[in-house]
Amino acid sequence: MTVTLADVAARAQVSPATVSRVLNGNYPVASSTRERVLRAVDELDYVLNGPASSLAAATSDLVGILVNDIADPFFGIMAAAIQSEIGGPGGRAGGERLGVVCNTGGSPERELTYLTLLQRQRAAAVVLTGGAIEDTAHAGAVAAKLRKLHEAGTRVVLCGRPPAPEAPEAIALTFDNRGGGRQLTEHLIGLGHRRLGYIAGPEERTTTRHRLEGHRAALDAHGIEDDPRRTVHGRYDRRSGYEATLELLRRDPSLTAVVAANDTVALGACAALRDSGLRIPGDVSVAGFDDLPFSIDVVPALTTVRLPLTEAGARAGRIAMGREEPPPGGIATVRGELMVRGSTGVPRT
Amino acid sequence: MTVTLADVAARAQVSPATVSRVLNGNYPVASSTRERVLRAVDELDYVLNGPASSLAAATSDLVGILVNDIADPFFGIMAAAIQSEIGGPGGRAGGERLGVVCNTGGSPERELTYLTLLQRQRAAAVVLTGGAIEDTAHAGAVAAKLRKLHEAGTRVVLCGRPPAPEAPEAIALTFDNRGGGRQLTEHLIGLGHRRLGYIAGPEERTTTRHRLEGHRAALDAHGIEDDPRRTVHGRYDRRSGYEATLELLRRDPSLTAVVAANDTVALGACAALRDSGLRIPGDVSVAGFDDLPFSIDVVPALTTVRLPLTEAGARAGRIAMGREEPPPGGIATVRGELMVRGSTGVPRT
DNA sequence: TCTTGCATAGAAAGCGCTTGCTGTCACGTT
DNA sequence: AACGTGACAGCAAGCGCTTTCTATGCAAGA
Repeated sequence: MTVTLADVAARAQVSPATVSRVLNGNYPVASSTRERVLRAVDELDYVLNGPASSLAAATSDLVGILVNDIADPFFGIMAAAIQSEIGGPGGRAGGERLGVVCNTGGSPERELTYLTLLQRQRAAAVVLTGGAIEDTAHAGAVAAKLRKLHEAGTRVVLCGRPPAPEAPEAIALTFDNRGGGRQLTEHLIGLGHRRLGYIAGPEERTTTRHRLEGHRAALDAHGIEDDPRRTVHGRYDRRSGYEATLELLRRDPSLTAVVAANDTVALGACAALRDSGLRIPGDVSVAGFDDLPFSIDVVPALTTVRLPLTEAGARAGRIAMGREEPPPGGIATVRGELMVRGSTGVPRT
Repeated sequence: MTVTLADVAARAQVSPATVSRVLNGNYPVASSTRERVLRAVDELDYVLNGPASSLAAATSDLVGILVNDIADPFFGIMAAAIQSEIGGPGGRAGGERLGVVCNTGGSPERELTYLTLLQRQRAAAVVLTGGAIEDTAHAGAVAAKLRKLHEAGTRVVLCGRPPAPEAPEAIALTFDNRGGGRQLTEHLIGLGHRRLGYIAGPEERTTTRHRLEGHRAALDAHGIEDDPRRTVHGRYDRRSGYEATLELLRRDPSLTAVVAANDTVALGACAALRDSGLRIPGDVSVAGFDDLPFSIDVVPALTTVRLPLTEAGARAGRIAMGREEPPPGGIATVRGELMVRGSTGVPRT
């Protein structure tokens, strides 16, 4: 059988209550007693029963981190930052929480199921990362869940995700995707580009929509007509960028620039351009978004919008742990920074 | 207050026992009763109390996935694959498990603490990914924990990690890092290279050691002296690859090839070479390891050893869930495949 | 008609911990 | 000398579920 609190108590010649208090350190215990208890814990190699503890205390040390795609560094980096602040092992004393990363794969159902699972576990906090899905029914369902979680005492934080009007309790750290998208396109327009292709992410995603809106706002501000044929939607992966670029090129071979939904997509775009015999940026400029670590290393280095993923994640983690004040109004906008590098240049003449 | 089983029972006019049985579906319940119960569950918006359930049933639906660095796609890809098989939401019926990814950051203490945390939660299974740390004391401590976990009924699987002799219960899916490393270096030797630099990962890591051993075996097999000055150790990141390459170049400017510990490091190596005015592969060939998604997109595309991360992860996940037979002897070796691409060529004359 | 047996439902005993409340003892106060 | 007053420690009542064991009802077999 496994060792229980009672066993430790017996060995240390104290009551179970005292052992519990030593372990939780939330009640005065004479140091001699404490020592005796700790020795017994050690000798018996006792490990607290988490479920029992959670049940009795009506709290748990689980913190859920929902990501759309754990294999994507965009989420990996944020998750790492969040987890580092969750404390978990190595964190500051006491708050030993288990930061658990849940991979929704971008599926609404999985997102909901994970939320239920976390609710079931009475999670201490939940952090949702990345763009939300723009489906009224689903958004409503998620908002309802978030509200329930909040009511049950779970702290809810959105990181890199727009605020949910129906769940105002959720603290939101939102990326300024619109502003970033606009900056990027204005940079290209400033270089002289007039025929820009845009590879958008999956439809029905807030991130996709906002970045695209920024792009269009820039075009509009400069009196450039937004030909819908110059926009293609796809997934947030390299393959999709490759195919979308070929498609854009087919539709309009005179393009001088391609703006991608993110860096990974931009990578695919670069590959497609090269395979089509076009030089970057000599023939076509390429821009990405996010500034993932590899973006500076590709050749030519990618012009992109740097999002402070680590900083935002860390902040979200701290807020989730109640170690930092939420922003006023529960909403903060995190801006990106335009990184001009080698993949963009003046258009060919 | 939150809704409890008893509330549902009252509403459905049955006993709590019956509700529990309906929910778990492990006992015959008349279909009319079942329906009544399910309706009540729905109407009350009841969510099972996980801790209570785990306590009573002495089992939990948590599955731990330990990774060294969640921000590194190497681990992200494996974690995604494992989680997809854990079932979690979207998985096959019934087994709704919570696959939790724990980021150790490569720290031995955190690894141990996470294992304790998972033990505390009475995890259903634990999957450890990536290379182990070669410290006798730590390895022993981990092995002891794994044995304890196993005794407590937790399934233990190692994925991309060498078997632990002290914890033979743990199923191991090991990458053939040695063989891959050897293949890679033999490829370069075959091209005519004789002065190869090697950027190894952190010391005291099995992955590092095995890849390096493969490299040396290849050198040895071809009668090439292994000058220790041609090997530099560093972290598994781009920066480290950049610096190590400059160091290698300083030590021996006549190098014609650089073999990196992994693709990310290789990326940094490429950058350093370019910044030093050297062409790839014209002046210096570069090879990586892992074949991460971006490796085919960098210019020139990286010669590397492809590791079937997704397949291995999926298999580990299935084994952890008891849905696939463990390999005979509890150990399986997963081979890599040499991918020859543009970053390697004949040495300059 | 009286068992037997099966299918189903309920009663109740925990699972291992936390915590409010109740002592107990040793001091410092009046 | 009687009496607060802290500082500790223990009792015992749950926390919300699972599961064993025990009814109960009813159809079928003897």
